[in-house]
Amino acid sequence: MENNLRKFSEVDNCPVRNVLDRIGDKWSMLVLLVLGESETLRFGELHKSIGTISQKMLTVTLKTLEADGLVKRTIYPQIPPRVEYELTERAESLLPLIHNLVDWAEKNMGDIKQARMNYAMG
Amino acid sequence: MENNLRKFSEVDNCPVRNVLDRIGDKWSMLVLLVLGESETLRFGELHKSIGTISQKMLTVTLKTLEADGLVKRTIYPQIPPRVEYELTERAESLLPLIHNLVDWAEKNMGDIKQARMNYAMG
DNA sequence: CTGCATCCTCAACGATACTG
DNA sequence: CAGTATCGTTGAGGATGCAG
Repeated sequence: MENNLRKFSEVDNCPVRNVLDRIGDKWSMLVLLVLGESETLRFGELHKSIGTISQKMLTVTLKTLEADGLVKRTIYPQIPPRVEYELTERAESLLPLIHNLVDWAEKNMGDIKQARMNYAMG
Repeated sequence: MENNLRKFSEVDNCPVRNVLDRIGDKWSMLVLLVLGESETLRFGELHKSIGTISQKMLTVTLKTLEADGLVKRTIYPQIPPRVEYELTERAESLLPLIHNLVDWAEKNMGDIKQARMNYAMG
């Protein structure tokens, strides 16, 4: 067998890196899912809803998602300030795929945990 | 608004952590995709096909996938040794979802790169 | 050929304090 | 309320060498 193996992972031509570099971090998928459950959410509401995320990481994650055109940010010039976040159409098209992954995880989590225990036992 | 916000991310009850902890690392999705294109592959073939992965990370990734019951490992007691890897049924059920993500990435990558450039200028 | 052991680096992440 | 700035930690991942 010579070279019928398709080459993956070359940086500029890797669809997997493309996807994982954006939603494969610790919080992006979570933020997208939470935003997908409401029309709009304020920063503080997102923070409360996700719970364990730090303020810094929520800011960073939202900025990245905004830069990618997955989240729309609206500032209301009030005192105190009011900032609302919502998904863009691009994110709406991604959301079902994420939900599919979550559903798969929920269905298979029990078996996987069991498999891992058995594996640990050797 | 009080508490109609669904709480995510509590460690033991978080479908997103469940999924990301397994395929959200740097190489798992890639390995699953490559294995999905062949019946079985030897360690060296996987290594060549993925290209940029280090030997260590390929070993670690394969062990994790095996522990989760996503990859089946078969040793042929020869000298030199021959080890073959293939997807399990559980992994086959996950693979289409990953392909959907990759397709989405390929379709949207151009727009996202453009959005990010505009954002950087902004 | 297929690994395991070791060391090291770097970036993601968290904690804390401060600001308009 | 919604951030920014700074610092310290941690662990994923790479490089290298050795082994069955």
